This record gives sequence, structure tokens and C-alpha cells, in this order.
Amino acid sequence: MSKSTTYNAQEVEEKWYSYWMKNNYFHSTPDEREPYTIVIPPPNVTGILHMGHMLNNTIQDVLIRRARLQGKNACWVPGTDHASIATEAKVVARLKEQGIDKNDLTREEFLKHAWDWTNEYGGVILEQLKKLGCSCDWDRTKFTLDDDMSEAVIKTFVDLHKKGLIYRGYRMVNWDPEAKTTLSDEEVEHVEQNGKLYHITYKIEGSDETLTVATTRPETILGDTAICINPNDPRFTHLKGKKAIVPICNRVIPIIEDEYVDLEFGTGCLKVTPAHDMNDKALGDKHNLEVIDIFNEDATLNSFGMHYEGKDRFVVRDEIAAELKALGCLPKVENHLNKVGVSERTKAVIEPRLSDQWFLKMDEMVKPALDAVLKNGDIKLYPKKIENTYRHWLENIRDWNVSRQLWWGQQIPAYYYGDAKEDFVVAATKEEALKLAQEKTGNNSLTPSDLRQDNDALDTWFSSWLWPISVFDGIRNPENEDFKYYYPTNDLVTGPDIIFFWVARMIFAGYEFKNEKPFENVYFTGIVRDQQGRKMSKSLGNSPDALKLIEDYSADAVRAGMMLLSSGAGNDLLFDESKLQQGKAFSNKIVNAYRLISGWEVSDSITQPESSKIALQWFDNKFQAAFAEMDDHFSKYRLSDALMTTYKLIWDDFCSWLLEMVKPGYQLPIDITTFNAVIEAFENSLKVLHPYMPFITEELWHQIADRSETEALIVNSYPDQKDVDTTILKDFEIAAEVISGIRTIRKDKNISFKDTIELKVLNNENTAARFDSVIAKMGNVSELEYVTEKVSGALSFRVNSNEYFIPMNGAVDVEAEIKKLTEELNYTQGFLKSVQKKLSNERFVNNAPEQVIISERKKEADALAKIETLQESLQGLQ
RNA sequence: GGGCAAUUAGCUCAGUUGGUUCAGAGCACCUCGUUUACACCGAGGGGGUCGGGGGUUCGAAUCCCUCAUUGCCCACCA
Repeated sequence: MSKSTTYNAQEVEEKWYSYWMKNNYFHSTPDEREPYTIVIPPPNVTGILHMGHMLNNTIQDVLIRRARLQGKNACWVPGTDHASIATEAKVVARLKEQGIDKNDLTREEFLKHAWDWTNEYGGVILEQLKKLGCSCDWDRTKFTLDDDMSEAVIKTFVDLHKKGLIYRGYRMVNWDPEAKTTLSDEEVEHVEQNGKLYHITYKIEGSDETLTVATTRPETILGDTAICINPNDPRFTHLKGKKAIVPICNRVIPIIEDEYVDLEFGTGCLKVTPAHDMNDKALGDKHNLEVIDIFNEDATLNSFGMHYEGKDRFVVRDEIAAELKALGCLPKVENHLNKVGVSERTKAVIEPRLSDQWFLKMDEMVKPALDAVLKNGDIKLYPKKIENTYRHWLENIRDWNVSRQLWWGQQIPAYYYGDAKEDFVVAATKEEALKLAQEKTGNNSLTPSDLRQDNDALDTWFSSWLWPISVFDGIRNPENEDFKYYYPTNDLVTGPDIIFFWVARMIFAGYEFKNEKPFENVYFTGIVRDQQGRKMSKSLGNSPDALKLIEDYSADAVRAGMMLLSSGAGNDLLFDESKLQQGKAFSNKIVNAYRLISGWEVSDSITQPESSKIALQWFDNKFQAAFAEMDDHFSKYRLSDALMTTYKLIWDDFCSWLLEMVKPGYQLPIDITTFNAVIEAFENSLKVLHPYMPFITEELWHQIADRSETEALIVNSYPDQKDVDTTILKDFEIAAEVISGIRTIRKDKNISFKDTIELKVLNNENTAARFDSVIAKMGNVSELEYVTEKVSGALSFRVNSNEYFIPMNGAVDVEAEIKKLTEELNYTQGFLKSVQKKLSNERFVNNAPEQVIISERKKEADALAKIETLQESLQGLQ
């Protein structure tokens, strides 16, 4: 370490990370210890570290390192997710830059490009986590497209299909015209948009009458197959049973009646386009309407679009409105605020579309998941309030569309052998599929070339929902030792944004495949925002470079800073670099504390001063109290409170109090008893801080002594818990108040700390005397004496009912003293009055618990005693 | 449109079942200090009628009602 008084983290952090890796401390294998397991929420394989990751992974590392120090067998499994749609979009974009169109490639060619990309950029984020100090078991690193992981995915698909839980259905799904794939409901975001409500007039067949509907999507009139009115609407009674003519295409469509139509909205009647709207589809099914799909897969119009064929839906919207206007069929256009669904990934406006897709039945699967969280408490969510969200989603869940028209992912293991809808089999391999197909058809002459595998890939989440199971190979090989030992895992730390995508589905999977929860506790982090409360995003440019922060402040400081920023689980945090500064200052404080200690000359020939003895005794108890408090905070997942407890223990109690109390005089040696105890206290402090600031604590740990590999701090153990002697803590509080009283007087009267003072104590309440030597030292008191009566010509202050006098050789400003005492007297008298008022209230005395009354009586007595001494003092001065 | 949560010092937040000074913490701020680890320091200090109003109670930051503001989630009203 350099001679500088500030700590330089760079090389220290690199050194210790290599040391930990070299000694395999992060690696876990099953043994007789209690396991403590976390699986990482796998970041996108091509992702890079951002603020959210820093927060999330710091929390996980704190939990893992703490468990390790508690003597548990801690295992943190890292890995990455193939992120099918996101990665595929990136690869497509990259190919486009090279002048390659995905459509010109075969599936195999495309996947080769995708793997090249993955191998080139993939896993960068894992290297970045190392910089942060994450103690993951890197030997266990998994990728959701690893062969074994994919095998597990395919196996579960086949099994679920066998159980009848997965089915193929022709349904209205969310279609992303840009990515040209379906999306699950969860992948659709609803955003508010200023749109227009177009009033369109339809002629009634065989009459001069007309009817006007209101729609936000005029372009879909070409797909209209009915007009719907409410049977109870008197305005339209005369139209019942008649037919309308769609403008432009002049198709004749029925006017149907359904109470679904809202009399209040728009014109009170509705155009029905079953191919392009969920509600219209329902109406269409109910009334047996024709379905006319007017869109291509990229949301341009197809041949039903007539002269609009090939044009984009939004272009057509404007053009068709213009044409309708020219035809006199557009009486009114009003502004209308509505919400449209957009793809979470591509931001393209979602087109409801009918297509054949694979679905997973949800209704049975949610039951154990609901019970686990809401009934029997098998799984606990932090913060608890998130349970409401969870319940609501589960209770309203619809079947999960698991197929995607993408290539990057596990290909759906369905094999078609004919043209009819049911001409397929589901099997893990083509060989098995062939056998099944032969059995099913009775046609033994079927060959592999007669089988065509489904083109679609599975939703990314269909692989990540298995993550806690499949990283331990629990699907393929359920009896393996790792799985049996580590599963279920303990804590899951993740963002609330993926509670449905991932967390809930992992719970489904846990119970479905293992009849066991996947984890015990879920800690939902908040979202990292900027100072103005905005989400951090690339487009706003308000997200700091995570690695740069580590460089500038050190990983320890960033970790501590992030933890100081985050309040409780689920609370968002406003990023503030000054907290990182605080973390850095803390590092420096600790380093300097050790500089002081290590600079002492140690002597075994001097006896331990009384002040040091009592100070150490106090710190020992203070440490234990703080230690217990940390435990309590951890049990409630209040990690920032636990850090604050540690911070104050080290900064205030260890540095400001203990070290000052035991510090030997200038260039004097320290006795060995005190020295050893201080070292032990320091070591214990490093231990409790280690999960938060692993590097600096490990560094100092090794500076204190040469340690063998088995003694490294990371694999050390917490000190034993002991009962706390609270009386010594209380006595110290009193002593601290006396010391503070002396300091205040010194400051008020400009008495330099270098000048000694005398202290006379009028002892009315025999407390805290065991700290007299400490008071003397900390107050630079040359003589501490107990007296039986008030000292005149002295400055005074009170702590509890004791009075303390600092003789001033008569040089006391009597007026000022009188003023001070009078103020104190007035306050106390006011206080007494309020207490007595309470006590004279009969209803209070009758209703309040005895404890409360007793304490009020004590307050009264104390106040009376204090008033008496104050009055005496005042009389003495006058 | 429905649901959930929040509103406490300049900022970020604690405050468990209403009751010992419960009105707190960290940071920021102000004053003083070249004390032999640290100015990334030390000592001392100021600062809030606990969002507004009403109610229950001997007693409310804490329970109830209401209003206001903010945030989040869910939802196929054209």
C-alpha cells in the first residue's frame, strides 16, 4: 500500500479477485454443510452491465458472502439467457448492415450467424460482474441454449404435451409485424396515444337510409363482416334484420344485435372485423360471421385491400379516410385518446391476428403457485405488497402462447407428416417422432424425410422458467446429487418487471415438474432511476457507465454506495454519485484506522490503563448489539439498514470512540493486552463489513497478519454471538453525554482541548462511574473529583440528575450562567406541567396501562428533582 | 375504467401491535478546529404543526372517513 493517506483500490481489487479465483473459494460442491443457493437472473447473453445489474448483483453477492461467513455451503450459479427475440433482432440488424437479408438465409445459416455473434459478444457481462466482485461459482456457468439446457426444455415440452397441457390452437394472438412473430400477453405494453375516432357512414341495402359507426381503425373496414347494434337501442330498431353496404368495397354485410355494444360510446353501433380485433372475433364466433384477414404478416394490406394492396396499415388509414371523405362517408373525425398495444421489444404496434400457435394451459398450473405464496407461505415475496399484483395476475391468467416465429431458440419438437391439422406428433427426437407417426398412422413406410419439424421456436421464458431446476440438471437427471442438494434454492433477487415473465412461471415449473418450490424468498429490487426520477435509458443518456464508476470509485465503494441508496426491497432508488463518494470515504476511513493501529509501538511491560479496559469491554458489547441488529435487518431483507448499522459501528463506535479511548499518548507505546483486543475488534468489524466491501476487508485482513489460504476472510467465519450486557451500553451513553457536555463548554468558553480542566461531580445518582477514567481521558480532565455540594465559581451542566462542575477560578460569566439555567428551568417546568396534566386526568389514570403510568410518575419525580437542583444552583449564583 | 402503494427535516428514507423525550437516521447545510490515522477528518449546531380536512381515543406519524398529489400494476370498450 502506498504512503498516501487515501486508499487506492485498483490493484488491490484485481489482486484479491485473482486470489479468490485461484483458491477456488467461489466453487461449491455438495457436502455435509447446510446449502445456501442463489441462481442468478440470467442477463441477456449479449447484454452489458448497467446500473440495474449492479444493484441486483451486489445484493446477491452480499447474501452469498454472508452465507459463506455463516458457515453455509454457498453456491451462486451464474449464466446467461439467449433472449430469443432481442438477440434475434440484433443479429438481423447486424446482417442487414452487411447487406444480408434474413429471408435469404436458411435456418441453419442464420443460426450460424447467431452463434458467431454470441461467441463474439456473449458473456461480456459475466466478466463485468467479476469486476464488481461477484463471487459466483463460475465453474457452473450456464447458458439457456447449452445442449443440456435445451434438452431439458424439449423434454418438458414433450411431457406437457403428453399430459395434454400443451396444445396447438388457431387463436387470436398478439402479432408483432416488425419482428414477424407472435408475442405473449406479457410481451405487449399498453401505451396511451392521441388517436382519432372516425365516424363512417354505411348505406343500408335497399333503402336510402344510412347508419354511422365510430372506429379508430378505418383501414379495417375492408375486413368488416357485420355491423352490430344493441337490441335495446331504440335508435336502431328500424334497422333490425337489414343489411349494410361497406363503403369502397361495397360488400353487403348483416346488421347483427348484441348487448355487448355500449349505447353510450361513439355512435352506439359497431363495425365488426373478426380477423383484426379480439372482441370482434368473439362476436364473430357467436354470430357465425365470415372472417376476412386483410393484412400480410408485415401489416401491409393483402389482396382484400384492393387498390391499397401492399401499403402499410398506417398509410392506408390516412388514405382511406381521405377516400371516405371524398365519397361523403366520413361525416366526422374527432380526437380520441386511446391505448394501443406495442411490442415490448420492437415497439411496433401489435396487430391482433388469427393464427396457429402452441399454447400451454394455465388454469391448473396456477393453483399450487397461488397457494405457495398466498396461503401456506412456502414462498415469501419481499416486499409483501407485491403479492397483490401476483395474485391478480394469477387469477386472471390466460393460456400461454409459447411459440414464436423466430429461429433463435429451441425449435418446437412437433413433426408434421400430413396436411391435416392433426397430422403431427410431438417427440424429443426425429427418430422417436417417426416411430410415433408410424404408430399413429399405421403407415410403416413413413421415412424421416416425410416428417417436417415445426418451424417455430419456443418463447425464451419457456427455457428460463426451468432455470433453477435445469442449472442443476434436475429435469433430465432428477436423482443427481447436485440437484438433490441445492434445490430448492434459497433466495431469488430480481426486478419487479419480470414477476410474470419469469418469477411466477418458475414457481409454476417448480411445482409442476418437481412438486417443490424453486426458492424460498424472492427479493424484488427497485428500479434505478436518475435524480429526476426517470428510468435510466440509452435514449435519455442518463445512465452512467457502470464500469467507469467502478474505475473511478472502486468496486467496494460502488457496492456500498448502491446499498446505501436502496432503502427496502421493491423501492426504486434515485442514483446519486455522492453516495459512491460516501462509500469511497468509508474505505479511506477504514484504511486510516488501520494506519493508526499498525503505527503503534506495542509493549508487554506496561499495564493496561483502566480506561482502555472499560472501553474494550464496552465495544465488545456494542459490537454484539450491532451484530444482532444486523441479523435482524437481514432476516427482513433490509440490506441497506444492515449496512448502515455496520457503517456506524465502524465509523462512530470503533473509530471515533474506541480508538480515541485507547489511543496511547504521543509517541508512547500501547500495552499488548489493549493492542490485541483492538486488533480483534477490528477483525470482527472487517468480518461484518466483508459482504458489502469484500476487497478492502480482505486486503486489511491480510495486512493485519500473514494468513494461510484457509484463513482468507472470504472463507472465514463470523464471531460467535454473545449476550449483550445492556447496562454497560447505558452507562456509556451517560459517559458520552458527560464528555459531550465538557466539549460543549470548551467550545462555548474557548477552552482549548490542549488545556486540561478539573471536573467536580455532584453525584446524586450513582451511575456510569466505571467510565470515569474514560471521561477523564476524552475530556482531558486532570482531576475528576466527587463533591457533596455545589461548586461555586464554576461552569456546570447536568446529565440525568448528576451535576458536573468545571471550576473557572471565579472567571465565570454569572449573567450567562443564570440565563442558561433559567432556560433549562423553564423548559423543565413546562415539561413537568404537561406530565402532571396527564396524571391528573382521571380517564388517563383509569385507562392507560400500568407501565405507562409508572413511567409518567417517574418522569414527574425526575422533573421535580431536576427543578430543585436548578433552583438551588440559581440561588447560589444570585 | 379497475386495483395497489406512497405522501415524515433541503435530499433519500426508518418509525414493528396507538403509550417511557417518538418526531429519528444517513447525506447535505452552518459554526469552530492546521489535537501526532484520516479535511474523504474532528467537535458542536440549526432544521419537520409527520400532504390538507374531519373523526375515534385519556392519548394518533401510527386506527377510520374524506380530499389532494405522485407512482406502479392490470384491462379487448369500438
